[in-house]
Amino acid sequence: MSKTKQEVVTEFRCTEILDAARKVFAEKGFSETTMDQVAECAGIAKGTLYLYFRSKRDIYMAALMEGIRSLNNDSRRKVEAAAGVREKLCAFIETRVGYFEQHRDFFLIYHSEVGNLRFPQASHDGQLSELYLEQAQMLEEVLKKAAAAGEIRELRPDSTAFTVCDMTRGVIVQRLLGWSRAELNDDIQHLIGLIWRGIAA
Amino acid sequence: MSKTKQEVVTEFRCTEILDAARKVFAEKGFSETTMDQVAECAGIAKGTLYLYFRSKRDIYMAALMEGIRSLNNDSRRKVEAAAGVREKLCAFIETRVGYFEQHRDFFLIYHSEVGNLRFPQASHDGQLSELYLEQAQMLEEVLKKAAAAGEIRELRPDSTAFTVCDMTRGVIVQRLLGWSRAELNDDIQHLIGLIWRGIAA
DNA sequence: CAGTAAAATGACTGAGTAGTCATTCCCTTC
DNA sequence: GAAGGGAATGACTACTCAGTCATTTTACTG
Repeated sequence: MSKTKQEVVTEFRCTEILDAARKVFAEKGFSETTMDQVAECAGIAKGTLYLYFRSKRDIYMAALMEGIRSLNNDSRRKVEAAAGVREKLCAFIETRVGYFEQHRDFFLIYHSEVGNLRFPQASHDGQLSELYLEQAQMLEEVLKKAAAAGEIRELRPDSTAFTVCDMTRGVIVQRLLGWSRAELNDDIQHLIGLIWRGIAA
Repeated sequence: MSKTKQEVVTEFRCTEILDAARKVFAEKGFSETTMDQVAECAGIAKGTLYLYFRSKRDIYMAALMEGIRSLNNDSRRKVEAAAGVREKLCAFIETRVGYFEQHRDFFLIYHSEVGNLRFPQASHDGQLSELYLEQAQMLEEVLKKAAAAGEIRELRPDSTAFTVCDMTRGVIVQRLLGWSRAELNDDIQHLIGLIWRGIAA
């Protein structure tokens, strides 16, 4: 059963809108962005936005969550494919840093929203926290097993997992703000070195 | 030359306003907060706000920057007072985590603004980045000297300093969002353990 | 206890914008 | 190529809210 023309067009428009949304929201932030700007960037009229999305916040959240899901999927796949703990940790960090670098617009929205996790403004809010937790829990599992197997030392896997996520995000911020002039790979290796010594047995 | 009554009253009003501002901005975020709410929370009329501050953003930035300055001063004092590298690192982390815990309203504003460092909306903007960098640079100096003295291993002190700041912030976020049920001190010690092994010689 | 000046007030204004909907456009089908 | 229907449009509406300022209140002084 292939897609109807309807569905194809709808999907195309949605993608178009979300891409435009990420671009303008990344530039100005949620409240400083107007729907007219989103529409203009997407090359359609404002009214059309409301044929595909309920509200401004709806678009914003959709752009954000789609990105996170895609990121989490990438991470999970790469982590599962890697062999040992250290390799899994590397895969996790490399995938995420890489993804953020490739999708800077998405990263800016993501990062700004992490700063606002305490201001739940939409019904989507639960889902957002959930997605945010999902990433950390994946890593937490890895750490738990590795600790049980004596491959790393015993520490609180939940807290450690969050910390790794924070550090990863921090690296991108340093790069985006021009605070790091190093090669991407150097930044990644530096970070991994730091973490690995921190958790190694 | 003691202060005139004028100055005392002005200072009192400003403090009152900034305290109220931190409370409401922390709750709702910058754009969802109205000047009427700030005024009500401060127990004064909206017009009065404009006798002491130029604009909404002005109040927000003042509340934020005053907090950061105070935090940076505390940190610097404690770090200078500590003896060895490890002690200085502990002092840095403990002071900051403690300060954030004591001033949650401030922390929420601070944290949300770190997420928006890329959306410069006010003329204050340069000053904000500067204050943000100041904290990291203080730690960077400590790390540089320690590395030169062979007390810790050689690594990029700038990047490491930022990372430590990120991790510290992350601990508070975990606590505020209810993702950590541990005692404050346990969280701090866990973090220090992680970092110290990461950087120790 | 007037008289005056400074401080505080809150009703008002003007700008900006999320979301609507009557109209137009375009594509399909017969 | 006419008719019908769904998609797109953008002028318009209804509302919010930062910032102002004429008026009132308070504090001080002689």
